Amino acid sequence: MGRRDHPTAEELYLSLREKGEEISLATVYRSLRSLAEEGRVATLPLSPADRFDPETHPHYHFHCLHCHRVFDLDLPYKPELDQTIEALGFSVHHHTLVFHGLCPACKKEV
Amino acid sequence: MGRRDHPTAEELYLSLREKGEEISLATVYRSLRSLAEEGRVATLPLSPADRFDPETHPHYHFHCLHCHRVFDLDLPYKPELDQTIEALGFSVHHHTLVFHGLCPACKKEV
DNA sequence: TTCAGTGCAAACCGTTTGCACTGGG
DNA sequence: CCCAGTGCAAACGGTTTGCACTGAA
Repeated sequence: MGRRDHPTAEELYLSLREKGEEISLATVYRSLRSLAEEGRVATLPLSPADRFDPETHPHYHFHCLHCHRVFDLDLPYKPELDQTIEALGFSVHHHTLVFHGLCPACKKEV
Repeated sequence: MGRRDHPTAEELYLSLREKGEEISLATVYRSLRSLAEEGRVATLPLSPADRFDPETHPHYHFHCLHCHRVFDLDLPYKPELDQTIEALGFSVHHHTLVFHGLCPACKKEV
């Protein structure tokens, strides 16, 4: 819950094991799924593996095409977008805005 | 290329076979991948399966949580968002905005 | 005694790939 | 004759699940 780096299920599993936590990968997946169902973590469906975020207040992300890290963006959430879509006849639950490109570190590298 | 319904690779494969096209699923995947690399189709990385869109001009999508259909949205693309993120030090390739909820048909049903 | 939670391994599913083949140039 | 494109089946990687077990209530 303290992590701000949007780990995948496997990354979470490995870091728990490194800490001496005796947990199986299946339990990590099951726990993440129930936490997501309870709304206590957010799931970011990214390729190749989903990433998890304990910050459930809506916010936007940057996904680096090179290192595959995910960054939280300091860009205000825009609820008015949902209203625009509702006006078209849809019932909007939420929206996801993901920017794809190179993060500052990878940008320098290339 | 004529389709506006964002089929998955498998949906595409099945409809081609129904038309009498003798093609394998592997070839569908390989063709979609090279078309995507050439920029002739766009890939929408959605769960559980990627969807493909011959419309490559940037635009936004609605993903129905109930019937899983994907709709093109008549909402103007906002390139200025990329500039906001570039100002934070990122190099933005593109961004994806997907609304999740119930489409007009499923909204009535429930 | 019960049963929610767990570990393990197998299954699952979308996708990719190795390999042999083939047919057009 | 060559090789880009194909079919087939196996492999792959992320995720889920069946089943037996366990330990707290």
